[in-house]
Amino acid sequence: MLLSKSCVYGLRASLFLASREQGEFIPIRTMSDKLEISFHFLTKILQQLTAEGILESFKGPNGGVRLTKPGSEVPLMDIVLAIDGSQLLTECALGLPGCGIKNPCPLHDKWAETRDAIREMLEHTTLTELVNKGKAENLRLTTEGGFDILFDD
Amino acid sequence: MLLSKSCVYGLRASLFLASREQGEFIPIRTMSDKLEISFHFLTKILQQLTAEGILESFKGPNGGVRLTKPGSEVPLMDIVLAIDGSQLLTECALGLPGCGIKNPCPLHDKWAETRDAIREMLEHTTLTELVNKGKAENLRLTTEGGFDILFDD
DNA sequence: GGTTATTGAGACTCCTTTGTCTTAAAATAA
DNA sequence: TTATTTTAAGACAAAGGAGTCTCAATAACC
Repeated sequence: MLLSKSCVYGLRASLFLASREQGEFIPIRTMSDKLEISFHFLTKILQQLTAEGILESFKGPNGGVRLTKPGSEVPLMDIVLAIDGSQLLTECALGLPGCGIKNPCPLHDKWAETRDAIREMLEHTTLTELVNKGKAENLRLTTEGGFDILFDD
Repeated sequence: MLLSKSCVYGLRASLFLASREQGEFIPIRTMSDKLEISFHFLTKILQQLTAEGILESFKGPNGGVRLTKPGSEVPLMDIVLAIDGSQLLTECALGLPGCGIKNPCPLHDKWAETRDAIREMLEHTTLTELVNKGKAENLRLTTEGGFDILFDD
């Protein structure tokens, strides 16, 4: 698996937040319901994003979480790094410690190229970009139903 | 993690086999020693490769395992598919079931491109290609030491 | 102040991956 | 036939990821 489940849930939740009014705090319960993710599990994941400064939270009635920056300034990479760390982008494909230009494995060069493609994609894709695409084409963020169901009440 | 540990070990062992005389059976114990992999664990992994027809095995004295085909005809993809399955190349980056052209998620198009780069790399890189590179530049397949230590007795 | 809605923190369970160990089966050689 | 060397198979243990649950802390509203 490329990304951990925590990371995937974190991405889906971040996209959800980016699809809303920016200043608005959204309760985690709302997100866990709409996105079909376990509430407690999602809470733990979003706590990581809050700790990393990607989200900010507010307790009590009308509380919830929100992005600290506009979604257009948040590349997917930020969320991936916050949850899964840099492993994916630094690790040797053959699992050898310290594999790099100085001391490479036979697969290093080819893998470095591929890895850069992944990095580029994650760095150059922003939350807002995906939200706009999702809204325009009514794409899904859940098992069933399009983007529009995220806005039902 | 892109590839499971089992898969990485399977790749290293397959490269080791491809670096030897093709008809020769190599004891798993020899490989586990040289590659610094647990013998019993490696045995289980190579059993999978044997079951998939990538290796063939022979019991008893002078027994061991060997590639069924020349390493030049074995792309890395064969080993990855045998051990990790096709998950990596088919799964949705946002974890949605059945994500595809018909029913995509917002990330589908971009991820499909990146995924194709991984696929290309795995399909077009053969064991022999990496072995030749490893031998020519004395690259490593273990934590320490170059390709040459695989041929010490 | 008391009640309610919310996040925060941590203990706990469950499942998968990773790794170890034991025994059986097969092949060879003496 | 018996001992030795090897893979095959499966039980078992350890570690980490995934998911659940409970209780505390904070903020709003009555």
